[in-house]
Amino acid sequence: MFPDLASLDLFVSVVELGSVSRAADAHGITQPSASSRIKHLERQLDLRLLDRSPGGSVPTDAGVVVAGWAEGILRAAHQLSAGLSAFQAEQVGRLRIAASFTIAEYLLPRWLDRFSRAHPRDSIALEVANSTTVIDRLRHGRADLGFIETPSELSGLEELVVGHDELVTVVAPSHPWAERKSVPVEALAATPLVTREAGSGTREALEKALRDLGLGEPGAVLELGSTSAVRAAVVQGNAPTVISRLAIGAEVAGGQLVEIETPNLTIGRDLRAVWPTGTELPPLARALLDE
Amino acid sequence: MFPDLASLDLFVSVVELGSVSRAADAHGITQPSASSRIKHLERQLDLRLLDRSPGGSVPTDAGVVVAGWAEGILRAAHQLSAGLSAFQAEQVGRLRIAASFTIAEYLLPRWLDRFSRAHPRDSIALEVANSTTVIDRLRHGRADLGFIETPSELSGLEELVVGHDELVTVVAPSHPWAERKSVPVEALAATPLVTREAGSGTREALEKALRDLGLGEPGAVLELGSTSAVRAAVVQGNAPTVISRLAIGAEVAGGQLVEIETPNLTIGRDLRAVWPTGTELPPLARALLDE
DNA sequence: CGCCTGACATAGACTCGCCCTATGCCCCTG
DNA sequence: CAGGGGCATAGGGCGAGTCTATGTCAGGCG
Repeated sequence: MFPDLASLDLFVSVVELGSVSRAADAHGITQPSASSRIKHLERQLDLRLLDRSPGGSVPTDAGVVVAGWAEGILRAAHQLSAGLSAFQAEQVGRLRIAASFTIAEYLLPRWLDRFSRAHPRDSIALEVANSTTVIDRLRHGRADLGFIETPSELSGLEELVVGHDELVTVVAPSHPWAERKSVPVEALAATPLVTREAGSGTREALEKALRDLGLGEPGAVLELGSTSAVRAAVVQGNAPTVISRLAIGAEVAGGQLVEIETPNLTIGRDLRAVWPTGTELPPLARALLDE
Repeated sequence: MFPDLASLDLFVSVVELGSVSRAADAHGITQPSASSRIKHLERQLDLRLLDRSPGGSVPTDAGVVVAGWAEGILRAAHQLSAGLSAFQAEQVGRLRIAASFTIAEYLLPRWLDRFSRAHPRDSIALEVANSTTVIDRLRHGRADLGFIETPSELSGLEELVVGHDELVTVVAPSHPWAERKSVPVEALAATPLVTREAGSGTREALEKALRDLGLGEPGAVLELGSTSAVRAAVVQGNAPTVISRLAIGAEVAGGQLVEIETPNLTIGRDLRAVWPTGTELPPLARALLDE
């Protein structure tokens, strides 16, 4: 059903190195094994990927495109393994991080990946929680470094802005708005949306922003419990949503969702690193933030 | 080395359905097999993902985050299989598409996915080529529908703008520019960049835009032969590049790259569908574009 | 209060697939 | 014309995943 990631990785290497043998070498397997795996991949995709010759192998037109797609999958897989080390070090970590869900999912893997390359001997423990819990962990010395989205109660804590997120309006390409560059905020407020459940941070931020503009709450065609469910519903269905830009970058790039400007409506939030005042920021945390 | 996509898919199902048994059912395997695969996944990641109980299974904190990452991988994998059907239908396709590389890689899979869901009986043949070849195919009746980036010679062809791409400046988060929102175009022109090789479309577009502003060509710290090589070099290294926004959506969303505004420098290009004048646009092409 | 149901884990046998070694073919080069 | 690099094929061995069957645990219901 699904292609095998190791085979895709091997195939990408073949395209890069120009030969099945060299790719086999690079992956630490024998040439016949590599040859057979590529052949298996071709059978599975029902597609000829390589033009083989006694001088080496070059990808077919289809092969070039498939290699591009494969790189996308491998990047996503790498993101997963990059984030893992933080969980694995759970008990013995020398740097204990507490992070909100959004930051843990979309930003931390990259930072941790770079960090672990630079400091392979140092381990990190990661806890994922809401902002209140993150702050609580820091105040009680149960975490060395926190990442939060909201500018909550921060007395006794130092902070540093490390990024920015923004709620943006998106629709499926089939939606009438997709043709336009921009939609007035009044039209947005009057249109039923796909939303998160009442009480979620995303939804509250939107409702507050509309209230500040003197507008009422938008209706909901669908209320869903997770960001990914909302994203899927908007892609499939025909209603807009207002969602974190971090969560839909790939879909917008892929043309599966279209971002719509809404003048006068900007709902941004800084992403902050926070740590206890007084306690010196551990050198490892400093190293992580410096990168 | 790599996690198994089928296992990740199964795990995501467990999280969604709340039980290993139901997920096993949904995937057409037995409960013990599913149980063992999940356990194998946990061993491989060295991470407890589920809290099991006689009433069902709920993900641990780590499990929730891993499920989010897994969805990202599965989306990318789905994009690959979505694009595949177009190649597979090579000979028997009723709708023959010729598309430029960028569009084929980043946009077509989504469109084709939606199309094939809506028209499961209709097949598509896809050829990937440069703009000149695409136009040639249309003129000679060897393709029914083309997608190109540049507004080339279009006499005898109808066209429709179906999207927009833009060259943007990006740097790694460790780069000094990452702190700033914006960099003057003069500074960009004076800074050595990672670039594609001379003659590539991306590089020529940048050089022309700078010339139009009366600025010289930027130097190159590194010249590379493919978009993905450029992207990787910028992520790792310490020089900016100017690159298609479609190619770096995931990296910007993941915080691996930071987009920098350059006022007065906008290098945009419309993405167009083109087809022969006179010949009625085939109903299937109409259906594809309407979606 | 005991029985039944649903959910997960374990055990053992079987099958399938993958990897390796060995070998052959082909083309280019010196 | 010989050598080397590159790919394919054949065959054997081993490991991994799957299935059936069974055990354990908790909660609901008569």
